[in-house]
Amino acid sequence: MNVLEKIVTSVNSFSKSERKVADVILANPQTTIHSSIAALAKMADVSEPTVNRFCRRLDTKGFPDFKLHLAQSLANGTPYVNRHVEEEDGPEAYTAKIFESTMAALDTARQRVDINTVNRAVDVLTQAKKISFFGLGASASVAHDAQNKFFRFNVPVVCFDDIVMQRMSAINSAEGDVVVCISHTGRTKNLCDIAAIARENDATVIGITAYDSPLAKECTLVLSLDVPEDTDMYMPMASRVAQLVLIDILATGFTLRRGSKFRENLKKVKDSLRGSRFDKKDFNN
Amino acid sequence: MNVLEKIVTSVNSFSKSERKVADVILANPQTTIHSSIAALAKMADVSEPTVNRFCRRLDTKGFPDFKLHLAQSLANGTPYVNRHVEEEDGPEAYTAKIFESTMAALDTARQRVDINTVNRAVDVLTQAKKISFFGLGASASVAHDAQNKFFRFNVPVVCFDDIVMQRMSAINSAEGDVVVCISHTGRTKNLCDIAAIARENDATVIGITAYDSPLAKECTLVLSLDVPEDTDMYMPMASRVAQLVLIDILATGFTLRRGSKFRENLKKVKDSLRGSRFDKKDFNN
DNA sequence: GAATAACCTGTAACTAAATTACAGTTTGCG
DNA sequence: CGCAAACTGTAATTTAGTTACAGGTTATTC
Repeated sequence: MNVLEKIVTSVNSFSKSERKVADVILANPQTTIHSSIAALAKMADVSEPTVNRFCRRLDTKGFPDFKLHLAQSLANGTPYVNRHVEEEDGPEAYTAKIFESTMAALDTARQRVDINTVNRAVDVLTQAKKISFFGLGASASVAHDAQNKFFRFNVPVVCFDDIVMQRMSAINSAEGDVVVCISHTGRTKNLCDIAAIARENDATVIGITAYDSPLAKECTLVLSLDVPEDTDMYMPMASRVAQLVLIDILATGFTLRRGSKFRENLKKVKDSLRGSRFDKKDFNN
Repeated sequence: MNVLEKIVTSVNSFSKSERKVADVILANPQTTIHSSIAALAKMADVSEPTVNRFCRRLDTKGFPDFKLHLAQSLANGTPYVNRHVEEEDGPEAYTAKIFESTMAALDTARQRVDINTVNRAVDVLTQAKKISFFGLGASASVAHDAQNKFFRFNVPVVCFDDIVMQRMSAINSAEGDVVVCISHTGRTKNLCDIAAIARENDATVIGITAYDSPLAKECTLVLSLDVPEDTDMYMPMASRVAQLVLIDILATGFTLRRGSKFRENLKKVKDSLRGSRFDKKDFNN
């Protein structure tokens, strides 16, 4: 784990002054690596030894060593970590935090996603007679988005966010059909039922859901993301973005598998929108 | 250019002793970053000032600064950049590329979003009598998602992805109502009409769209993201993710503005889902 | 509710590390 | 061969970081 993440995960074990130090570092990581211990202490309004103790708590040998680690964290791709939004955050702070934690979530998703399963899912999708996307609540909009993408491929696609329709659709499914069930928790009862019904009717069920969940158990193939969700806000945020990116990946895999001629089709679909749009150049009139 | 590369390219301009230092560093870069100038000088069999001079020759402020740069070079990180998917990419490659370019897009969005406008949008939203989210095509699912979020706030929210319904809804809008129009290009004619109609009926219109677009001209407030879109695939990808994150930000700003009591409500909404879900622990039975 | 213990935090002394100044040495060129 | 320029090391100096200790705070127990 990199130092920045470590700071974030262990904020709770910090003392008052140590937290001040943590805040300053998280706010200006780039400045920190070019500051002396005295400068940093002043910024955080604590004494120098406190900064030193802070460094040791993070399993570094001292301040210089800490800076080294910090420098590596910053160099190592993103300085983005999952920072929670606080009560007293202003617009600037919460905007930055949400962007950053979303990016951090994507980063972990990227590391955890199983490429083999992605590849198999693409296999299955390219050979599907019909593709159905099902999601409920927040995942409904992901399903909706997936439909929008796969629809362009000129494949029969359906998408329902209504349990009754989903159920009917699942019952009507047959061999060669692919059902994609989307649920962050994987514990939505109705969706588990749908997955089970689809399987009974010989459809291939792909789950975009938590690995070790009831829904996962009902699926032929499980695409798990396991991103940390910010629970403070009681709203699904990062998970949903990660799901969307996964949809993008599946769609991309799909088009690549179909070859370059196929991509001409996509261009046609896009061009077909032109009539409904203002021209790019002279919309000012 | 990173320091390691710099050392390699400029070996020729080094003096005899400096080259000794370069050799030692290139041979054990990891050791170097954890050594003192004295240790390194001994390893290279030169004096300490020589090492120091070596560091300065590489445009660093001194030995400690040099170690920082070296540490960053060593951190095996690929910064996130917008890498296009290629024809011959395997699953591993395109998965990584899509994750990375999405993250890169979020990073630019983060830098370009105007905090003041965000804040004003939050202002407007918190005071809204009714909030409407309108989007077409790919942006429809973003609107859908926004509805899912704002619905939890116990505010009247509607969301339509149907032009006729949007039109009717816009005509019925009144002062105090807020209409959020979502469109990446901002050139979808129908949506521009909707925005105009809503404005004529005294609603406040927030546009999540390109800055200098026809739609933007019809809006009271424009939230622009300007992310680079991967046009190769002929599908909206990054733009949509950025829009979603922006929705997250607005929703977060909304809840923060409403205070902590309000957040209890959100918890209630979330808890209300419990009945429809399998228990977290014992779903195995 | 008071006493004690554990723990945080800062001041000041100390140590280590890096830098500068300077002087000796080498190298290159006329 | 001699002079100048550049390189390198020694020693002094400065700077930065660490340790030791003491005062103060908070938690805990009787």
